[in-house]
Amino acid sequence: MAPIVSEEYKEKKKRHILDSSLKAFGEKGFQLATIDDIVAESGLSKGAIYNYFKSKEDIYLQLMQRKTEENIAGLKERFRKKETAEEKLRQFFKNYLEIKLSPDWQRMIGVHLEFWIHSGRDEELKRVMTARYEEVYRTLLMEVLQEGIDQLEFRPDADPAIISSLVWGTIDGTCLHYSVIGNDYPFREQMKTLEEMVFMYVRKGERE
Amino acid sequence: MAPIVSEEYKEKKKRHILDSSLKAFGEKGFQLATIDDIVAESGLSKGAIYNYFKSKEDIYLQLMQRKTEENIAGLKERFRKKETAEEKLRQFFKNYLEIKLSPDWQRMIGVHLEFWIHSGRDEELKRVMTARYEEVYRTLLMEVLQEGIDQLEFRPDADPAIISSLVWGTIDGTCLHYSVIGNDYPFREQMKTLEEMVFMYVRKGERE
Amino acid sequence: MAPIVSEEYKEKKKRHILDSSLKAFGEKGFQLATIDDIVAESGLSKGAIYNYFKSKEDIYLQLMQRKTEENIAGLKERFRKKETAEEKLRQFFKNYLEIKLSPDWQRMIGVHLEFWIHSGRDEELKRVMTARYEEVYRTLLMEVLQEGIDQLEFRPDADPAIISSLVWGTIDGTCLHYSVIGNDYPFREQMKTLEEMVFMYVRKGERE
Amino acid sequence: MAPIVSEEYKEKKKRHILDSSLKAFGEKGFQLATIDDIVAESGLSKGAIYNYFKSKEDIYLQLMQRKTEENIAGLKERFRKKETAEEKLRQFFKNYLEIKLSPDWQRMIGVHLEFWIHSGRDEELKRVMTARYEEVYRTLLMEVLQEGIDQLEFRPDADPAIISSLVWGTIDGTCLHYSVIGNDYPFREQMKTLEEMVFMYVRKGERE
DNA sequence: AATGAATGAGAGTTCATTCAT
DNA sequence: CATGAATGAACTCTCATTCAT
Repeated sequence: MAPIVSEEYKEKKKRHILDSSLKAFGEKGFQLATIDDIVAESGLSKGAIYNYFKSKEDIYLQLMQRKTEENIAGLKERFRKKETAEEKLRQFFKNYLEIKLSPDWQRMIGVHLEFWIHSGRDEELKRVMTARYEEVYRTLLMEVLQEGIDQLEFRPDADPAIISSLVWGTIDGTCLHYSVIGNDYPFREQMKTLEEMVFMYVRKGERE
Repeated sequence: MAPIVSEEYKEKKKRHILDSSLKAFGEKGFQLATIDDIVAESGLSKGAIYNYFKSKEDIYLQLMQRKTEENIAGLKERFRKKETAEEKLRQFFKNYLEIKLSPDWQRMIGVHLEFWIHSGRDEELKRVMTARYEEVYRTLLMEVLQEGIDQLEFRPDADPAIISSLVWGTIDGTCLHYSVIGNDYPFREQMKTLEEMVFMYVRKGERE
Repeated sequence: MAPIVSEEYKEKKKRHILDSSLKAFGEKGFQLATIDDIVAESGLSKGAIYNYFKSKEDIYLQLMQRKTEENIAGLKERFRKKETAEEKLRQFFKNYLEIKLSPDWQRMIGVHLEFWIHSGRDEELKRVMTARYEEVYRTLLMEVLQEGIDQLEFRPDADPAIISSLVWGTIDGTCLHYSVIGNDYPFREQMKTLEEMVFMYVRKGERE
Repeated sequence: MAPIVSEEYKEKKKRHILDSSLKAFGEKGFQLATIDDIVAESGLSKGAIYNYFKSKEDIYLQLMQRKTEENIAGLKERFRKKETAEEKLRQFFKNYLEIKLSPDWQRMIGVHLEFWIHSGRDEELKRVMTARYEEVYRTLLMEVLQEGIDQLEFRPDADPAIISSLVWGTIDGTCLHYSVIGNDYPFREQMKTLEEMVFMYVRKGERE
């Protein structure tokens, strides 16, 4: 017998639940947001939600996973079109300059960072998150930096591992501050300055 | 009528409860840590804790306040002894290089950052935290940078506001990553690199 | 989407909880009766009770409101059928003579009076209760007395306001004593005597 | 060795604690008033209070007992000076007319009535209270009424038992309403009317 | 006698999850 | 598949009472 509802239908529902959950989590944080908040936000019933996810934690996990995947896919997509390491690195910072700094985004950042801290307290989750960070995020930037060094665009004694780690740290820290302070925070100026600093650092300390 | 226990006794008790709470919060996070966890950690009774603090939230607030104050006092103390802006800035980074990267410190960082995010969701708290960040943390660094510019140690077109904000962002982001990843994370190397980058940036882009 | 249970079902549940609560409150008083007592009495779970009422106080309030409404409706219904003021007044006292003096009723009276005192300590509640007393209870009796005066059944210099207030006071006081003393208390004889006294008083002091 | 503090001292302290407790109970009711409220009201320490009373319930009991005894003593004292039954009965009502209707008195009434209801729920207490009511309060009035009948002041077929019970009921009910409603309640007019009614009833229904 | 910090049983309430309909 | 009433463990907080000082 054919399934009563199509896979697309189910996928759409899941996505809807995840979107609603993100709003709820953004408003109050994961712990304080209740299933009833998600019910209210989504317009679905409690039972419906539990048909698609096995627990509140499961929603959280899947939500974070998807956002991370979208994020990574976006980054990779943008890198693909560029030729040189410099172009790629410029594109990297450009992404952050182009982010629409809406309250929604601000809240989403809060959820992300909260999840990141949360995962530090759960061995299993920590392993997954650390691995992903190492394999995907840091590697992505490292490869660009290494490419720059190999192509003699960047100075040979720069350490791609540390620089990429530092850049990711700065980005997360900047997002963290923005997520608390909001529009009074000089998010873009800071990203611009970070870009300058990094380029100055990798290009033998030459002025831009 | 003279009090039966001294103020020092009460202060010691409060500190003991706060220390125990920090452990409990570090282990599970603020929401998941229960009063019973604090009871177990501290060896006191539930009632005793409520004799000193009016709620779990109150413990959290006072804990964060104290840690922040200690932090600020420590920073200021260290700056006081130094003469030039460069020396002060070097001292600033040195502090972070000298931190003992224990599991305890790692957990404390988690609690701190969690609180920072938490405060972004509460208007009142957000105001307090943002004000403190602006007035204390950022100003501290800005003044050193401005001093360096005025003394012609640093280049005149550097923006102290943005640089200090960026540095704090980087530090918080680095701490965030460390708090999740732990000892595999190149915390010190990164701090060293940050120092290099910043000096290179403020000193007309000269190589170190 | 149609609700899974009917409104009647929910109404029945609410009534069941209120009935169980009345028993629990009657047994120990509002403060001393616990939610667990209501749980035990009702056979429901704690959560179920909180699905229908938002707090213990809410149960108390709704319970008292309903009982009052039933009470008033009953009084009005009985008055409606009678023609003369004397008949109405006789009917009024008859009601109290016909009450089944069960332990249940005795307990209910205790809860009622406790609530009445309770409301004197809460400004908001006091306003509501005083208003209801004035507008409903006292007015009901006053109108009958005024009617009797207008129809020359009762002496013209009787003060309906004071008499009705006095009668209600006597009834509540008698109920109060009965609720404590129980079956040894001459509830009916007293009501009979009150009736005699009142009629003697309003009918120019003639003997019955 | 002589006791360190005199009996008078201890008696004074006890009285002070009872007075403070009455205020606390009047404000919030017995259950809701805490030992800390009594501490705050009395200016004594917790330990001091427990030196004089063995529990909160004990304070309540002794408080009510004293107030009752004062009450009875006052009534008897006033009766003693009067000659005829009519004079005594007039004096009885006069007492209530002369009460100073202060907020304090209003609150005290609340405590008294609350205690009365409370005692209905405790077999031991109920026995004591019922006995006292029968032996003292009701008997006091009954004796006056019987005296009036014997002296041919009142009609011979009046039932002293029922009348006295009814009068006490009316007084308690009137006090109950006053304790909730306060100064808008026609306490004195009602007492006056009660007096009229009773005299009319016992004097063969003659108009005053 | 007096103090008030300490105790801990027990209160009201919440909410993730289940399951009969 | 959808519904939302029902569940009950677990939470935070209170407060009468004790007892070392």
